[in-house]
Amino acid sequence: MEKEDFSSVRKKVLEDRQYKFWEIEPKWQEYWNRQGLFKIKENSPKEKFYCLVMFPYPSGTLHVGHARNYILGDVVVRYKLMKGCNVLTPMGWDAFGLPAENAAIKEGCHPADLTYRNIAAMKQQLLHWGTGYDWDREVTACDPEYYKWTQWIFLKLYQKGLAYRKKAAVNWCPSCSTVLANEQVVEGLCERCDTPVKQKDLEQWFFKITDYAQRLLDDLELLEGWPERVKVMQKNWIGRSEGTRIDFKVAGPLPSVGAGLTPAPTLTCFTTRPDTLFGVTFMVLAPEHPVIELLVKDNPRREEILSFVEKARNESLIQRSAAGAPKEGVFTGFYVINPLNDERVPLWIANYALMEYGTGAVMAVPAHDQRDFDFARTYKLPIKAVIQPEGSGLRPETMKEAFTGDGLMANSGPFSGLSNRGAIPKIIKYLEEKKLGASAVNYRLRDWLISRQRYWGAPIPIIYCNSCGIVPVPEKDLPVLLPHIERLKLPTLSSPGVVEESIDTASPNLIILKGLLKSPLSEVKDFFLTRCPKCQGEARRAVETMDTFVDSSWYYLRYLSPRDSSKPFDSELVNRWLPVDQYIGGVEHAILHLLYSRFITKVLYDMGYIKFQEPFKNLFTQGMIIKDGAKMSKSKGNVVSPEDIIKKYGADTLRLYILFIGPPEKDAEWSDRAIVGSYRFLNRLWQKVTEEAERLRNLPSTKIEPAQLSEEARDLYRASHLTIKKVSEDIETSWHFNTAIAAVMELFNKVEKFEVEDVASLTPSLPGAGTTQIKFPSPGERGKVENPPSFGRGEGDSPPPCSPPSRGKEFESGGATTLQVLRHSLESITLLLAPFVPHICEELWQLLGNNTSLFERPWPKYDPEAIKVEEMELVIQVNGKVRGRLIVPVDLQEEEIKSRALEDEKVKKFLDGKQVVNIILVPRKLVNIVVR
RNA sequence: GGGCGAGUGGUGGAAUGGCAGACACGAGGGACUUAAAAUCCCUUGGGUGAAUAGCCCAUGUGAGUUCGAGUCUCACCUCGCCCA
Repeated sequence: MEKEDFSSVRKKVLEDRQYKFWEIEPKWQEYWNRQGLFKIKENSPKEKFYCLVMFPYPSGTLHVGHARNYILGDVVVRYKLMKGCNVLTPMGWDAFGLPAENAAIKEGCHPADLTYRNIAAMKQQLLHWGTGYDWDREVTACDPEYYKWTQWIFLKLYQKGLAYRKKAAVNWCPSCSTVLANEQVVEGLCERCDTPVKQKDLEQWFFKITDYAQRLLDDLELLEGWPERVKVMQKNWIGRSEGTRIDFKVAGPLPSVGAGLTPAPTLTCFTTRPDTLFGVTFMVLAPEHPVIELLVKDNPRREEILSFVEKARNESLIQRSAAGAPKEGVFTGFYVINPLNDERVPLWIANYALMEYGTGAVMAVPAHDQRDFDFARTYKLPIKAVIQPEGSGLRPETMKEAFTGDGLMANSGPFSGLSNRGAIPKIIKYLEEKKLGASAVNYRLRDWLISRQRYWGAPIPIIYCNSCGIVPVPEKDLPVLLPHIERLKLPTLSSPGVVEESIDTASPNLIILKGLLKSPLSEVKDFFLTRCPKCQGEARRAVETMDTFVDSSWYYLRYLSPRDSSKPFDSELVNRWLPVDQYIGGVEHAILHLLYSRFITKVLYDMGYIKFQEPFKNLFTQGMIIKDGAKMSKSKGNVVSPEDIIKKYGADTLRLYILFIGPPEKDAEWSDRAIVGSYRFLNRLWQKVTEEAERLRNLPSTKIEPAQLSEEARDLYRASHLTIKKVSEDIETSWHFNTAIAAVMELFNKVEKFEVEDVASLTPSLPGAGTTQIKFPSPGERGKVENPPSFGRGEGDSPPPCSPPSRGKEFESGGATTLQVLRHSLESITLLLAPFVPHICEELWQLLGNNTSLFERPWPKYDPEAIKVEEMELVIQVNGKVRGRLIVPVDLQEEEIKSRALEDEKVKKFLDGKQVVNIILVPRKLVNIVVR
């Protein structure tokens, strides 16, 4: 043969063995789809498993950080399928929200266009990753068929008195030009855009989540399948503290506008330290406190007070509450009476008092509270020590900081001399008897502010009628549709504060956002002008939309009956399938989304719609993927696109690398370079299986007897079973897929070293072996193997019933047994990797002669017999340092092991001239000889 | 300031209180190639050795418990998150 001819034939053979992921992956994705692999089986006796990944916000494209979330979910889904579960795996879109609206304004298009475009693109991404969902159940939060029921939820809460409107000091983000829930303000900044949040008094809609504070706290105990830190975060957020409510009367009547006097108001404080009540030397009010309005009437200091209030309220909350921040305040000119000793103390307004916590009025005890102390020093207010630490006397004039520890009470009237802890119940009892206060529980949790002054959300289904007041939209009139508009536009930047013409008359569907306190919907007359459902009189609709967290607080219920136009969810189905068996998402939702969902679930439970009180039984929060030291984001420009990786290496490589990168609950640093390792591994596996497939496919399936195997074969067979054990345990107990994959790699490294060519020498006890040889198939034969397999609906049980023993006679020998071990290893590897890299595994599974989908196969079990060993290696230590090794039969007596250890040549020299004081034997591990 | 988590080779990371560094990336050397890529083989924590013989040192720092500590306890340092 000419040299040139040879190399071209060789090249062709190699080419045909190529790992063609670009052909394999779409083929299997289509196959799973056609087979309905990810559809639930109705009336199946199989155990149900609801696996839910947090539905994405359609921001445009998903990066590898998102991919981690969905791939983790997919691993669970596929593993559970192989474990024989009836798996529900839905997907949808958290499609309402500010970013889409802002992007639409920027691009001059409609948020819906943008959103649906993004959804289409992201859906393609998910399909390419091979992540399996039942797409028939897809829900989209901005679809009227969905938000109709979000509005229904609102109405139910309204019915129960859990949705209400009030005027309140609320968080206002000037950049997003909307109000924000407390949960969306992070360190005084808007969660979305990091703009400092300001306080505004506005009429807003709230959900009364505080009514559920105690239950949300108590039921955390039930959530055994949640990460501890998420529960701690929720606990902190709810922030229960036990203390005392104490009433302070403002001294003297207040001047009133016009004739007469207004009776002096009472100010209620909440404190966790009633034992310090005798140390109160002044009181401070939060700048937002409603009583201030009353106090400034006819007040000579009015100007000074109001300008301070204005200034303080424009400070960010983080600034105001930071421990070391400057404490500022203004005297109101009024005094309050300490109910315990009738002392008159001055009433101040201070920046560090927050309306957010307690009652917004703080009894200030500078001697025993650091912030009160700082304030007192700044304004030269008196300090009175009433708790004395053991052994030393506090003197206010020399104190450098507040004393917050325990001690004995002093200057405290009848309570002096008692321990402060012991005095607390006595003081509470005294206050209760005099009706001046009571023990009380305070929660940090505030009611959930749900109205948003933006367009792209579900309109609040409420009508304001001049004669009937607030009227809920009747259920039959749902959904309240968002009015159609062409596009949104911001006011020109040159005149940010100026209110523009409300409607561009030339184009009535163009909405101009004023950047002020009005919703875009207040510009659309067709929308808000309506009739009152009660009296048919003229009325106006609420022009706010709902926080998108309302949309996502119930979507897991909708997945069970996504197309049902008669009700939001099917109670019977929901009760059968929920709670969610496994919820997977980012830890950034530890508070917001998860708390709201728990709240809504409890409300629906109370109303009898569902029979479970917690929506998510098990929660897994995956770590972020970090690139260049930062979380991936468009703005940082460090986004890694999964598409680029798939183009180059395929989806299975992407999946394998993401799973291999580290334990999934921890953050992981992305490396563009390291990914080739995953690709190389899949390639090697592919090469090995295609190389061996021909002679493995038609092997008869007889049970492998470890005792009859050659040593090498037995080692490999044992390693396979140990790997099955290890991978199963890693998946079941810890989700440490990285170590599971490493274990499979180790096994495969062994398989590659395992030689079967010279069969006879491996199985000397069995004559007649040795006829097996590696046969390289011609390209033509190879083609047959790679043809798409026919997918018979076999029972999925081993062995494949229809494998014709065409060459069977040759294999009924020791060689065949050895080959069976090889096949067992390769099949095990294929099955164990299936949840991680499903496409290549399906293909390899077919190449190995199977004709049903892998996912109809049961997850492999290890054979305890196969992993048994006759000999083991023990480490010999002297004083804890490894000095030698010992190979002994597993059942060797303790005494014999010890004496053999002492006999060991290497060990002996460390015992020379020393006295053996103890020998510790750890079964199957080591012997430690302690010498002196 | 409080609570929780983390700190291990050049890198990502492994190690029910029992051989520290599995598995992988990178690097170095070699094979194949006209050459490169790809692939394959070998080496790879540091020190000292001719040595893949030994020995010594090494899991943020310092103590402690233990026959034995990356792992448990205490203190400290650094980073991350949550709450102030």
